[in-house]
Amino acid sequence: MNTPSFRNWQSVQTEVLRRIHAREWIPGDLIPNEVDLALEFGCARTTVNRALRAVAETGVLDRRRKAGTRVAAQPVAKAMINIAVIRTEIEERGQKYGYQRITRNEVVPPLNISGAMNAHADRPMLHVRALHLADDTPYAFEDRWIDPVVVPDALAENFETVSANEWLLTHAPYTHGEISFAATSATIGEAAILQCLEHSALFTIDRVTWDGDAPVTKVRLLFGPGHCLRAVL
Amino acid sequence: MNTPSFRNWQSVQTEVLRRIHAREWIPGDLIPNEVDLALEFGCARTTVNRALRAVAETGVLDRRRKAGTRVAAQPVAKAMINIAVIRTEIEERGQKYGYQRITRNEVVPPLNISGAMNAHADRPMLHVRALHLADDTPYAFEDRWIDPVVVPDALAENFETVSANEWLLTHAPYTHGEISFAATSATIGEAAILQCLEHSALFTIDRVTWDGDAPVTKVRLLFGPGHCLRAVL
DNA sequence: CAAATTAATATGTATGCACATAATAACACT
DNA sequence: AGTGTTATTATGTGCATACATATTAATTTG
Repeated sequence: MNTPSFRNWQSVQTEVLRRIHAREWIPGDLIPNEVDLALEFGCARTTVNRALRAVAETGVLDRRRKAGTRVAAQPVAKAMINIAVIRTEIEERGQKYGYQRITRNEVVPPLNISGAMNAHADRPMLHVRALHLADDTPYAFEDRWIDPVVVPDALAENFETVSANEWLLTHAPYTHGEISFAATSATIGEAAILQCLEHSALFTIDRVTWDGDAPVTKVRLLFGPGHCLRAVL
Repeated sequence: MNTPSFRNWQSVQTEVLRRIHAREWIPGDLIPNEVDLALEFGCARTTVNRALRAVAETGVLDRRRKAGTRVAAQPVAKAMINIAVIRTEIEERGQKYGYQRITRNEVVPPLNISGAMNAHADRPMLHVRALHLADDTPYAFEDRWIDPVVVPDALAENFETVSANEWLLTHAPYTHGEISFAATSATIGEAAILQCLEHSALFTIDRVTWDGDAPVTKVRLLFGPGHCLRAVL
């Protein structure tokens, strides 16, 4: 029996995945420790560590100090979703991007908005509504609130030609945020904007970002019927 | 001017993020190379490399050999979505999990199903439909196709007490898969199952997995109205 | 001057070693 | 038995060094 050598972390990774896939290591099993694997694979422990870390990041392995590494019993599928600027998203499909600002005003947001942003309930915010088009058909409706205290430059922008979606990326840094996906039924107003039937099922993205404690922006994106978000496993 | 020391990769990472956030490094900018940064930070290049790699994985930095590392001009937000077993998902919310198998039969799937799976169009498959409940209310409707050639053991399962969602995880390994999220309008049949109104907007997950070339399973999960999938940025 | 070759450079990774850290197991003590 | 302390152990990480690799820049060649 010849021991093939696994000299780089990628090959160690594929071998580890092969063993799990081939049921040589059963879900729930404790696998050999890094030192032993390094010995077996004929490489340094660092290399094994790199490989195992990579596999653990996908959820297939569970690692805990001292406890060791085990094959995840119920592997949680982890899908990486890339949310690009809408213009880029459309252009990458080879479609023509279009943009129309609908409204822009400064008002005190409803409580559900200020609440979601952890913002003062009585402070006026910039409210921008706009439509993104792909090949001249409605693609996504953007309903956005911007905190003018955190992003004062936004007050000087009318968002008529450049979308808030894009402008904010280069003008309003954030430290963290939340994103949620849901399905909502089109109101009559939304249906008119997106040129679809009332009560159409719309794919919806809600996103709030903060800069430290300060709320930067909250956006709801309503995508036209049929829209779908893909990822690989 | 005292140079604070960054002795571990996490602190280097936060410092890098701080500089980007503070606009010391502008989007599009080429940042100093690893050797220089290591010198400046008073650590090894390996440490800087680890930190920059981590930041690049989030999409905030773009790295290319020889070309160097630059701040992403239009950072693509990357959200990691964890898709767990539905039972786990419900139990983690502190709700009671319930399960009901609706139908199970072996039929030749419609063309859109076999097509999505890259499977032979005339081969019969196992078709299982089931309902997942949270606190006795409908939570998700699972409509699944399983290739019995790839997963022969599935033929011996009736899926009356254990869901295919869960059974497959421990019985059918896969090498890769695709997942897509969308919003669909409830058909009258789906509405009856999920106890919601017809044409309700349902959050939908479509998922296909393969084992090498062989299609393992395709599932469509329809979640009840109001369901939402969250992630952090 | 264009094409092909070669050099230069920044990131990518492997290695041996050392020590840090978290979690468990073993043990001593009351 | 119950509790607190002390090894023990597997992963986590840092470092110096060396070499690999991709890509660009410089240079030679036809």
